[in-house]
Amino acid sequence: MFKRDKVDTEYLKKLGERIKSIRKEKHIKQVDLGYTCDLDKSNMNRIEAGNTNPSILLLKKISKELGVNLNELLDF
Amino acid sequence: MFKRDKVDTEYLKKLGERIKSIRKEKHIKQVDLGYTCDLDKSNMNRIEAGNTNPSILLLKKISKELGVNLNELLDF
DNA sequence: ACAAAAGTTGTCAATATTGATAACTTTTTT
DNA sequence: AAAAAAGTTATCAATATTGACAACTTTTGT
Repeated sequence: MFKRDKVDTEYLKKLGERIKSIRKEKHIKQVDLGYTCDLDKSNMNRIEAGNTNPSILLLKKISKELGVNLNELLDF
Repeated sequence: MFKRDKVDTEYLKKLGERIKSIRKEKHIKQVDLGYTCDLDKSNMNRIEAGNTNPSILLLKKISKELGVNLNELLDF
């Protein structure tokens, strides 16, 4: 994998933390959020860990399942 | 390529149109926006045409180069 | 402390995006 | 109308994400 720069790496990390935090607030299990987003649990975990650079459609689906606006997930 | 459903297809199309519209407002050439985003012009075109599902980091870069907030690009 | 549940990490194949180049079409300029 | 510039589309290789599965670790509940 191409080495991402620090700014991007930290952005993905924060994004993942945001997803995880909202998911926990709503008492949803990681595996279940993955399931409703057609995402394997290993990949769901990778996204929350900030180890992958998800597509906009996937993030849109995640925000929908979490019941928040996309910008709540992204704008920080 | 996996066939995307109608909602997603139209979302990507609108996203592309938004990018293109803002780019034109700022009198930036497609090839130049691609260049500043480290994106080949063919791919820049694909994104504006809605033929691809771009990553969040790429969209972040595009919004930065266009001088708009990410949510201006995404939230509609 | 033990068991069960949830989360994390690793690997390999499948799929999609992106890089790079080239040819073609549309728009703009002279 | 012709030339130049900008945009579009096609193709193939390279790279990254995601699917699927398995093993391991941490957290939770009893």
